[in-house]
Amino acid sequence: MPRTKEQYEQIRSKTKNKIRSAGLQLFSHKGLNGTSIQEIATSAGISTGLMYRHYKSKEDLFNDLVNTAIHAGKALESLLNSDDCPSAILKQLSDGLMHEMNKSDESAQYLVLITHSLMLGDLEQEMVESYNSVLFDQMTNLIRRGQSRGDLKPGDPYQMTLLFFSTLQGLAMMKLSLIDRFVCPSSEMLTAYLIKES
Amino acid sequence: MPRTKEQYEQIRSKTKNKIRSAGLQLFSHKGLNGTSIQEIATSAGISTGLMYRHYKSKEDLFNDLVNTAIHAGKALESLLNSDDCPSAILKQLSDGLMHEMNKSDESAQYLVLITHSLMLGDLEQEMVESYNSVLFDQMTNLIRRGQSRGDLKPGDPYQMTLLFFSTLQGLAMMKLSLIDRFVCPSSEMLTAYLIKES
Amino acid sequence: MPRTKEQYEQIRSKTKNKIRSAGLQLFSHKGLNGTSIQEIATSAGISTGLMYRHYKSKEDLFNDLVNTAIHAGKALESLLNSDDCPSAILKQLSDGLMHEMNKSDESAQYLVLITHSLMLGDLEQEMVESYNSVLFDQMTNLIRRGQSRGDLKPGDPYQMTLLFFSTLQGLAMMKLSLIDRFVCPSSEMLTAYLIKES
Amino acid sequence: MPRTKEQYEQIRSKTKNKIRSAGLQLFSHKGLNGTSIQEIATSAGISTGLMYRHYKSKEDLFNDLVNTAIHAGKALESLLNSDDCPSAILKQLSDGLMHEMNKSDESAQYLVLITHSLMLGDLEQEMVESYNSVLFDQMTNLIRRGQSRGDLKPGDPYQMTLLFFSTLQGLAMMKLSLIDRFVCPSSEMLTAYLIKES
DNA sequence: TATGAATGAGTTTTCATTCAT
DNA sequence: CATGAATGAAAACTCATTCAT
Repeated sequence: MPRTKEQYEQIRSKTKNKIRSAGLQLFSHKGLNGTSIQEIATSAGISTGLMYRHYKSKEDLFNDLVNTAIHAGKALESLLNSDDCPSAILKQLSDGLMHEMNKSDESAQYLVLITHSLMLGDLEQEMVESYNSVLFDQMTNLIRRGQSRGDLKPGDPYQMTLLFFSTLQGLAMMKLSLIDRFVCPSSEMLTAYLIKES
Repeated sequence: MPRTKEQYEQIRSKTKNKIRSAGLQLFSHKGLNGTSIQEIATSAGISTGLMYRHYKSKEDLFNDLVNTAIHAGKALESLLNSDDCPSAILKQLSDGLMHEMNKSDESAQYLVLITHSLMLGDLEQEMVESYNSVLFDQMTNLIRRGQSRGDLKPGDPYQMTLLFFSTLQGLAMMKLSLIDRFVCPSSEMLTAYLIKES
Repeated sequence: MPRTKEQYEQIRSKTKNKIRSAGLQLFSHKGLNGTSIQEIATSAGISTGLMYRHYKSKEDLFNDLVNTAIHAGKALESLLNSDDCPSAILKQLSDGLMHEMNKSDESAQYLVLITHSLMLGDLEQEMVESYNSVLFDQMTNLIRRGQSRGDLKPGDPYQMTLLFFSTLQGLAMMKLSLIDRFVCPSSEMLTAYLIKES
Repeated sequence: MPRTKEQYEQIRSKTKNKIRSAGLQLFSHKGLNGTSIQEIATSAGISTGLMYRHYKSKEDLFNDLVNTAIHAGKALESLLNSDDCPSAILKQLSDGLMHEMNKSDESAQYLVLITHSLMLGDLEQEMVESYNSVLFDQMTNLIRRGQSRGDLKPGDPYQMTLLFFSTLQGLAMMKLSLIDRFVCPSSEMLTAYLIKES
């Protein structure tokens, strides 16, 4: 009695998730080159051969994960582009991010993955463009808008954007390396240089 | 007629510096595993064999560089432990760090190297201890002192310490990956959540 | 559909035997350092990479073979420790050994392997202890017992033991280096200094 | 004030002896491939470069030492070819050899060197011919002569020759590997299968 | 779908040899 | 004569990928 299409699909999907999970965990800590297919397969509880039925290469898996990270980042766009008061948006943003960060390692792992990808420099330059140009521009614009409204503190908006994302990346790495010695800062600390105190 | 001991020492030292320089540059960008000995040797303008007359393995070079980074970090200790007013110390610290960061890539590279080492997790756990326990403790104590003097803003001192070092690491990585699109934040932004505005 | 555990086990075992065979042959002639992994792999009809799925290093294979040799040597213990008449035991022993020696190269190769290992000196000192202390002691005791029974010729028993094993090692090497110009001595010659003529 | 020719000659000779000594010691234990030029130089207390002013390659040194060993072996020829009574010659031979063996490690080292050379198989086949054909033949003839005189025990003369040289090689190796746990057998034991007891 | 044996190209590492001083 | 830095080719070892089952 052969399985139905759906059953196969479900098995595939389950396996793929295990691979992605293992890959995310390992890549975020040890990078693309520091992680072997064998490690990923073992960690995912499958054979190396099976890996190649889901991804045509190690880099393919890596890129898939980086893309997921990028897409998650893009989810922030709608928030950044909303017409609400900038300080409220930023508050909501940092609240949300710190909440994510507290919840599980996953968000931090994705963030660190982006870092790895950026530092490698060569491959997938499109993502860098997406990530930077789009997200950075939107954030910079938001800050500029907030400043002209008198909502936000003065200072170079691009500098502020850079500081914000740098801090985020830095926190993600700290979380992964310090493990349980890590504590998330309050979102107020995170935005102290941005939002005026009331 | 052989050269004198001093001449040999000088030759060795010159070569070693070229290796360290190339290693720092490459490791900080591509990590331990992403960098090949061949790349380092080529970048240093020497043969691969010569590498091994200075370091017994690739990891040995990596660890040497990480140790240098740690020791540089320890140079901050005297500043953190001075009896001056905490807010002044922190101001001086962030001024100094941002100045370093602006001057050249080297500081950022060393910082990122530490990150790589921390993320790898396994080797050289002593450094983690040095780096964390000592530096973090001193910073935390400084903040605590500043708060009780009414000098600094309220908030969990350990959280603040973590945020500070996270930001630093994050900025270093951004600097290396964004290259000339990177701009350093002002030291006021860096310490906005710490130092009371006057 | 993957193979069964047993099928895999059989494949592994077959390959391992080919490696061991090639290793024994080459190591016994050219020593640990004189033999390259490439040679072993070629001689075994496999790729170099496959070697490392069975042994984690060249030395690992070498030690495995030496251990086999040692264990084979230990098989003599029961004979040496039997309560039979010492002269009969020694006769049986040298008959057996010369027969082994005549049959194939393998015994000689294992013996020479032990020599190589002993001469290297450093690694696997336990074997030396096993091999020497245990086997030598038992042989010495046997000779002592035979002498007090008036069964064997007089002379320092330890000296006799050493001579016996030295001769064995020497014959093994001669067999391997002279190839078909080698002829085994009769077991009477081998024990002439031990067993009284009747 | 430049040195005289003789002084230079003396220095050269002294250095060469140190090299030969170190080489003999190391090669006999670890073989040609197991010994590095660096080790030899260090052990001889000189630089690697100086090695090459005396020998054009590592093999050159090895062969030089093997040749010395061969020539020393040839010194036995006159003894083997003398017209004396074969049993007396053999007695004198084994007495002499055991005395050499007791005196220092050098003889044993040269003997083991020959073994290494023989086992390598390829290079310097001439020596094998010299060593075997000549020495073995002479020994075999001597034994044959002794047997026909009724001087020596019966048995295949070639077998006896082989046993004699095998034992010698084996003892040399034992001496080098057992170090101070080694004791030389009496020359009577060594020739028990050859010489009739009186 | 799933397995792990097998490959081979690439990486790390070693070391005999050269050479400027 | 003497040194040890430097090279480069060869050896040891790793690992992404393929493939028969």
